[in-house]
Amino acid sequence: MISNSSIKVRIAPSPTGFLHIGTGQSALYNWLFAKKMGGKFYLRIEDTDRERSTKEYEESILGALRWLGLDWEGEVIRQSERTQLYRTALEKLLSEGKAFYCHHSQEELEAERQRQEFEKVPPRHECNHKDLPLGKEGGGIIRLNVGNSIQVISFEDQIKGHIEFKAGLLGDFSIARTVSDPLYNFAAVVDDAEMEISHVIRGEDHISNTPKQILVYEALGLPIPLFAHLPLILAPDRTKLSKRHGAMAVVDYKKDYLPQAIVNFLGGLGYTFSKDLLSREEMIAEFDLSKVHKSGAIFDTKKLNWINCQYIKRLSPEEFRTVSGIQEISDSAVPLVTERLEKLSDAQEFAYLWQEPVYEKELLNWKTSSPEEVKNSLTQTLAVIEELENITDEALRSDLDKLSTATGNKGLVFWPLRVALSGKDKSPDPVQLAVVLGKKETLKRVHKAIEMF
RNA sequence: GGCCCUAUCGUCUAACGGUUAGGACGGAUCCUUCUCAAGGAUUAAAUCGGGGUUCGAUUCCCCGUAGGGCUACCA
Repeated sequence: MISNSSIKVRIAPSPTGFLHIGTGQSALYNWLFAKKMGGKFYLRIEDTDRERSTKEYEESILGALRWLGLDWEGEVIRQSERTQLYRTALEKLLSEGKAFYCHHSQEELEAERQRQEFEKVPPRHECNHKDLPLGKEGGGIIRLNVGNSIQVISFEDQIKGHIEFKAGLLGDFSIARTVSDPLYNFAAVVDDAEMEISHVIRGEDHISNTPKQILVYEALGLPIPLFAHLPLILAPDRTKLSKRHGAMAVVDYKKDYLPQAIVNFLGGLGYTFSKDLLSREEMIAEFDLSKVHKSGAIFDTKKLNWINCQYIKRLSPEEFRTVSGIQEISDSAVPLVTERLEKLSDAQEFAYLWQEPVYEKELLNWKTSSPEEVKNSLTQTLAVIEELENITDEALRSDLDKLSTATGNKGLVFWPLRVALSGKDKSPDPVQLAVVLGKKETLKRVHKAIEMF
């Protein structure tokens, strides 16, 4: 891979909640792009909102990113630790008259907004007292001096193509509460510039923030990065994925899904790879930012489950024990479980593989066969197993088939045995169960079943 | 309301301006079968509408329509 030090991207989550699945996808694409281009991928925590940001959420976000296998470059960058940077930039704009203190009250602003909506004109705030000397006590927030500009702001989105906005529609938008308390659109620009971010790859809900940020870059005299806006992941009702749609945090998926499944699913939701299942390396090799889709995709749990199934099936016994936390399961029992598992936590349904099952006697009955016939069948099966030196699939199967042929009722032989071994009406083939359980345990369970009559 | 983005099977999508519009997930049917799962075979299912441009439009342009996003002293 060619190293390209000029390519720098970042993911900038705000620690006001767990890592959202959409942010996870955004992180993935940034990461893929950086790896593909030989660039660098950074993590910046946007914690300028002191009220809502917490250390716990930050920890959780870092953990989720690590779980997904999206490693970042160097130290985590926190906006709360870079106040001086913003202050310097803010004071510069203020002294140059490019920014000013707004003295309107929140009530006035609210009334203005409502009036504009009523008059069907663009909602914007243009101040009429920009020359007022600040007054740190009397002054309100700091706004960028945009005014009634006729400038057209345009940029070539790396995914969506040409996009343009009229600057005048933006108004004098807010950039900071105070010189040491910047707002998102300002802090993000200062940081991206300072970090020399070359490509800002983020969700398309940020498209409308882009013209504001471009104006800030221009006011500061800073080079403007390239932008790429990712389509949003949608809920089944085609609206933005949110809390009411259930699980939306990456950590919510940890107990049931393999990270590789999540990565493949998220990747495939906005990009067409050559196949459904591929390693991170293969994804990197195929990735091309300009080929990311333009329209949003619905989060389809069915597809995710299928991908998860495929990866679970490929798990080695050791890996399975690690991800499921089930240490008691034997090597030979693992394939029996992994072949029919959709979600990791469902593995508990196969607990009979490592502990004696508890079940109702009625479950042993096979269709119309009488209890006597069932008991008799189990007794014969018991005899067959006792004859075997140790249980092998081939030997036991052949013996049980003979038994079935004799009675002319295969179900009468296999069904009660399955229930005796698993305690369930659904399970892997009883012969396979017996092999996995071993002669001693199998005999014990069949005995127990017979004693129930 | 304003600004912006988007539009192919139910879902995710493929298709140098020329294809019987392809694949995957999901569904259905069948095979296998003691149950479940897996597997195999078969199958239904789509170009939002209207205008252009063109010999020819899913593809390019315009207008509608629909959906989505943003519209904070959140990010």
